[in-house]
Amino acid sequence: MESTTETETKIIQAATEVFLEKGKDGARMQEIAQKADINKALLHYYFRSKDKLYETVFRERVFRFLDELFSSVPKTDDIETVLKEFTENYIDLISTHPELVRFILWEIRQGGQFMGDALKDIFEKHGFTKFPFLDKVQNAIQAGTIRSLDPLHLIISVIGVCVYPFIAQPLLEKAIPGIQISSANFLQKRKEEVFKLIWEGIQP
Amino acid sequence: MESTTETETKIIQAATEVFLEKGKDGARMQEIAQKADINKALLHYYFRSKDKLYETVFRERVFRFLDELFSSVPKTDDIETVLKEFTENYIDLISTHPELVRFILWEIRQGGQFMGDALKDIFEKHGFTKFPFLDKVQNAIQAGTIRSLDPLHLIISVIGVCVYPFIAQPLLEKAIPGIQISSANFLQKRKEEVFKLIWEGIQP
DNA sequence: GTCTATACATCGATAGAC
DNA sequence: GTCTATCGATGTATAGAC
Repeated sequence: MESTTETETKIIQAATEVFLEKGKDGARMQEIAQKADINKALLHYYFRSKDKLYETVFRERVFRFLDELFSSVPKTDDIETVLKEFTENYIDLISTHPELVRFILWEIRQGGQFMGDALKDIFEKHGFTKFPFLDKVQNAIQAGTIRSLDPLHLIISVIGVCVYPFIAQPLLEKAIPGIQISSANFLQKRKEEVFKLIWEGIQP
Repeated sequence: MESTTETETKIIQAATEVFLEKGKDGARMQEIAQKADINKALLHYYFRSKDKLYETVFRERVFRFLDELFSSVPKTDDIETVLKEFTENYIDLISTHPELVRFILWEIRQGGQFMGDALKDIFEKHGFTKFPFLDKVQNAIQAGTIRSLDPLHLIISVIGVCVYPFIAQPLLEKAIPGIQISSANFLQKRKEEVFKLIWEGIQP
């Protein structure tokens, strides 16, 4: 339980902003210092290096995100409810943190070491041994509630249709005039269309 | 029709490698020069600056990719064939250039100026005024071949389920032991599962 | 066109006063 | 803890000989 000083908080806040906007390589310690209203030397006093600072920011931010994400997996076993609520919660969650999605992608691109660690931590915290969905899908198949399919591919697809619009947001908004990924209109419609597509797609 | 010298080709090749691996900010002119077996000065002789070199590499590489992508939209009007062939072609295309997908994401993150331009060029070259899919989906709905739905959301979903596994590849392979996104096994299975999910999901 | 040598800026990081 | 000043490394870019 280490107490976090006020300066430390200011630094983390500023660093988060800059890293999210510019990425690890593009970020400058000078800019972070300015934004935190201190000088560069203090950055190295609190965090030993740029790498350490980045790691701290990433872990803190992404852990909170993943924690929220995995908390949004419904507890019920009714597969229809599970899918409906998860897609809705997931889209809501991502639409609140669109920059974070692209931040994570950035890290993944560079090898994703920290991301792997964060995932492992979250799995442990929630006591998962595998993707929390898998069991419920498998059960539903055996019960005949949904058709026979590969649960892993279904999960990948579900995540994909939810997250892709935000990944490609700047692109979609350029390619498709009039579209506004973050608008309440689009999000509401997206939730409906996504669930309908998935649900109809897995009927027996 | 400017002719490209051998040295220029070597530079572009080396620069492509480095930019794809390290990103624009992470890339070093020194490394590019070494890989091209020349010295840094020549880089600035042929391309005025790092920015220009990056832009050249990006346009050339991404344009070819998009060109291939849009060429893979089937000509037929039979919506089942269109969807089946597009998903298969698209997954094949991406699996051949997984680094490129993440390269594009990188660019998108930073604003996606070049990406917008590339898209515009491709649209013009192919004479598109909008996403080539839209008409075919709309026609199929009116003909009653598929159920009523929002064509735009369907297209986003189709692209999403195809491309997401490659975007999240390093992550998925960490979170799901034993999975190999690039393996022939996974790709074959993915094509089948994706098409089945989509097709069943849009039946009347 | 291609090289060496170097200018010039900026980066991350540290030393040392307070 | 916080500052100023500065180091050493490295980056992009250019000058000038060949």
